[in-house]
Amino acid sequence: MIDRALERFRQVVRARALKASKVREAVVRAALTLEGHFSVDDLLRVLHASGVHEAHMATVYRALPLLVDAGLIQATLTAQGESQLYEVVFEREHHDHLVCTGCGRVVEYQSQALLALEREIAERYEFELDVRTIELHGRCKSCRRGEARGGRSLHV
Amino acid sequence: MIDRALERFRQVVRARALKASKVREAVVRAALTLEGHFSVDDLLRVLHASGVHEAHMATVYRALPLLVDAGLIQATLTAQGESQLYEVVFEREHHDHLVCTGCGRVVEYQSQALLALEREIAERYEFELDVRTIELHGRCKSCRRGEARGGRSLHV
DNA sequence: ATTACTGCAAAATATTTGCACGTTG
DNA sequence: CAACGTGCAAATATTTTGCAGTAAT
Repeated sequence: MIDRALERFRQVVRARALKASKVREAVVRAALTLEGHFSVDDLLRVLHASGVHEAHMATVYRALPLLVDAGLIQATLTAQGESQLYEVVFEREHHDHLVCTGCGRVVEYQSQALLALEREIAERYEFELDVRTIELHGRCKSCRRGEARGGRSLHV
Repeated sequence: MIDRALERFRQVVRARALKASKVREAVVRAALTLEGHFSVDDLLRVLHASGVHEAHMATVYRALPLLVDAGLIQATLTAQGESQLYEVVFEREHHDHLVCTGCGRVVEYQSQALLALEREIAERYEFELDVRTIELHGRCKSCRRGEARGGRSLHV
């Protein structure tokens, strides 16, 4: 799997007349092993843990857009504060997120109907979809119980 | 309209045992006059232009979450870099965004079917929806024309 | 009187950039 | 050898916070 990803990555690198680089491919390898949502910092930790001690923050920041363009990872949960999170999308099932505004819990779900609808909308406006950021925000069941105490009070 | 918004805002303020404040209400008034997407800086400029010269950046940053909780504005286009953008949602039609990854153009669209589907999904996971961030990213027609020249090349 | 609100400046954070050197094609 | 990649540190930019004084309840 990582081999196919690396191959695809190299295609993009070549297509742009860039050069191969060990550190950058180590970033690809490290990213592809990650399971859930990860930050640049998480990725850096994995790199260091796997012996690539040279890997520097700036290098990771510079490499990530390439991984995104190669369709290996995708920025997600962009509405969360702090730092940008990513997740692997290469050869994984597409899913969207439901985020609880109370406890921050993130539920992943899949909906073929939603996917179809998105495509239809994109088509209507003559867009060629490439990233779908569908983030629904709301309060989960357990967070709603404590609501009377004067937390956020108005709902759509 | 602004009166209804202010009334709603005051409800939230009261509900939290906070105090009324002129500057904060000026922020509400200024925000409600804005048409499209705006940043904190935009809002600040409007405030200054309308004579509220005291209004300070920190005050605006502190006020915005209240406007959000009151359902007057909503953070949007969270995947764009730079600074957080907002838009007025109070008594306006709901819409979502289609963002071109090439030129940054943003198209707004409405889809009842999408809305219904979102609600259905939220219900399935027992979430009470409160903000819907549906941001579709792709390349618009005119940006796709220049594609062969080696820009982003892979699509989903 | 008590507690919140404000402006200011400083702090904290995340990401980007310039530069000198190493590596690749 | 020409161009790209890297580490490092410094720079940017945005948002947050502590503080001292002001305003609201």
